[in-house]
Amino acid sequence: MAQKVKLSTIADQLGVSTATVSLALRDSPLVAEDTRKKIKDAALDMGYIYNRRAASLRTSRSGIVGVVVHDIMNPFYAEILKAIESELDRSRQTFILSNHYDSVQKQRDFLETLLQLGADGVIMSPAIDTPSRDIKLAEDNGMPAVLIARSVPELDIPTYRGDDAYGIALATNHLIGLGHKSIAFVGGADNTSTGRDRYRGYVEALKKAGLKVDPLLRVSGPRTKQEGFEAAVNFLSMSQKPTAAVCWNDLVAIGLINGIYRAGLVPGKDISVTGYDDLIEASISMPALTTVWNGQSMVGRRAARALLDRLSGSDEVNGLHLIKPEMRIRQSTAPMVPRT
Amino acid sequence: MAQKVKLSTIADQLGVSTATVSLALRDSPLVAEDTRKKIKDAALDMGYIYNRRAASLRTSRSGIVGVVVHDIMNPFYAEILKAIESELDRSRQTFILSNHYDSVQKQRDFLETLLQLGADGVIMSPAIDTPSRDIKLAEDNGMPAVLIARSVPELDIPTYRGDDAYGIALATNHLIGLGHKSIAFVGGADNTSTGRDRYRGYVEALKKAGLKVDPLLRVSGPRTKQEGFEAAVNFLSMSQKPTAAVCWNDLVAIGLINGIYRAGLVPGKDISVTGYDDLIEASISMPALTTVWNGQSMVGRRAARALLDRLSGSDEVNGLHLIKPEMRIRQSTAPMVPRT
DNA sequence: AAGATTTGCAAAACCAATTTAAATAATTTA
DNA sequence: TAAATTATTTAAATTGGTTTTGCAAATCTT
Repeated sequence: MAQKVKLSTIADQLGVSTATVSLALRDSPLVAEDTRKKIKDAALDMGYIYNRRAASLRTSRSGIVGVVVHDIMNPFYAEILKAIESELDRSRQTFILSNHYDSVQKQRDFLETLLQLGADGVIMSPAIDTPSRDIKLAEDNGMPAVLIARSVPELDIPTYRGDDAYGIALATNHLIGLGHKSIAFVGGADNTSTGRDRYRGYVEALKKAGLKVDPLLRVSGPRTKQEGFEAAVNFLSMSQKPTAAVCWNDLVAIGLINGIYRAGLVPGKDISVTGYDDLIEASISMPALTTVWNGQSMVGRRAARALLDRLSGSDEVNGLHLIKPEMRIRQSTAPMVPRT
Repeated sequence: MAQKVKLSTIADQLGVSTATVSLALRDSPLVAEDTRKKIKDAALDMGYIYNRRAASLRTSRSGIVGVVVHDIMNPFYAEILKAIESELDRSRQTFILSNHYDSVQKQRDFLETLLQLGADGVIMSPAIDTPSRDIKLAEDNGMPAVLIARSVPELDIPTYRGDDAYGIALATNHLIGLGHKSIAFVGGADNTSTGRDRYRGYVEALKKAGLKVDPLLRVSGPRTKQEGFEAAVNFLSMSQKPTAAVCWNDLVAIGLINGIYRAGLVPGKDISVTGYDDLIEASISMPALTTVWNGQSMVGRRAARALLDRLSGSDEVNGLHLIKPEMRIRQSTAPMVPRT
């Protein structure tokens, strides 16, 4: 490995000071035009590599943004991440990613790492039961946070997510409109804001339509395609014989649909299923999934912008920002046919 | 924000030197047992946060590892990443992730960023047409690299990937064994090592079985579920009427299967389809996908270990390491039935 | 008890940049 | 031409740790 080239290497080579080199490389008006040019040329052909940690030690700006979500393998988060990435890219911030798999401890470790690295800020979808003090600790140490997808109770920091209760009501009303009376709710649980809000939205929609709410029609728990697939057995053996299912998200819906197929029934005909999120996958799954767009790309983009705003000193983005979901009607829902 | 607590804050508080504090916090035997305890207690309740950039400036070890892949939204890479993550986790390295979307420029920018941050090493699935000098530049600047999933010609650094030609031959032979004679190859292209190797494996298997190879049976290009879905039209309108398709990967296969459904045919009965990779999804898709396990988790784990070995000075992991793929027979393939 | 060892801590150099105040050089003004 | 102003450059302090060397005190030998 060649000897490391640093500011002083260039300075010595050209017979100027490191101060001048530093200033020149960052286009300071303090240095003369032709000096700047000479320095930049030298830096280039000596293979100079800017040392960010040295710089950030002095400036206390690292150019690093942390992002923590439940699981990047989950396409819902992956879609949000993509939007965050493209937004951060253009402001030349590097981002460090981590999954917390809903472990508060893992999330805490990661926040600690970010603090150690001097990250400028963090965008996070908080783990279940995240204590607000974990986030306050970050903020108190100069690392502003922005939340996505989930809220933390009693914490007034910028939060971007879909309006769950409203969105799930769209799906529920769609099924009610198709004549379904026995509608199950599959997936999610009460330990996240999304789980609570979506179930609440479903319950309220049923009530408003004058249908009775049967807690036995809730299959609590499933969050993934795999779990949705396995939930089909439960769902199909319900004594209430539901003719439709509102799923907590697209993954559960797609899994459930595959499970229904396996059982010899035809989703979108014998049984109607709605998803939630409108993942890219939803439109090409079989049958194409009726679902609710949850604004992943918008959540990601706006959260990233909000963080960048906070980094540049703005203080007016606090509070909860709800994205309005939209209905996407496709082939997985159909008018009710009574089950035998 | 409270005043920042640093080594000297603790040192002043206890009336010792920063040297002692530094040593104590890192459990050096040079400091007395009860001094160490006093210091650690103080650090804890003063809310001390270790400043890694300051430390790494001196030690030139940052604890950061870079990971670049084509696209983390692709479950194939996501599965590899998960394995890398768990391996790096236990050695307390933080990793920074980036997609290159097969842009050599984006990849180059990321490598530059890693160098600036003083990353200890990088694990990468190189972008198409990556010049070997891009990777050499990293290595020359003290940042060792390990490749995954794809090779770069004429570059002798550790590389971990599946044995593509062998694996695709497994799939092809499986279909041949079921009586298929007109077998299409769908997806991938010649600009990656995987694209070339898998097509070659398919061609060789056909030849070995005495079947003729028809270049018109190749649908070059598709890599994603979406593109596989769209390729169904091409595939079904081929004049040679193939009865089976070997797909470049699972995503293309699943997309193709959905496209075939849309056209009113039944995959796994009218037409046989094989995937490649054995994503988690493959086993729960509809019909369950016959595919070839490509060792994602093993690739990730071994690549991470190899990098960690290189970081600790070992020099004996160079060269290409091929993981042996395995056949997974499920419901998307069946004995040949002639198409009309 | 004198000399030799060991133990525990601190002083100071070092890592690679940024930044400010001061010095010097160049140009303008009177 | 001297003084004032402006344009460039630089010395030196700063960021927060790590690490080597040296010194003093404590402990061990004989």
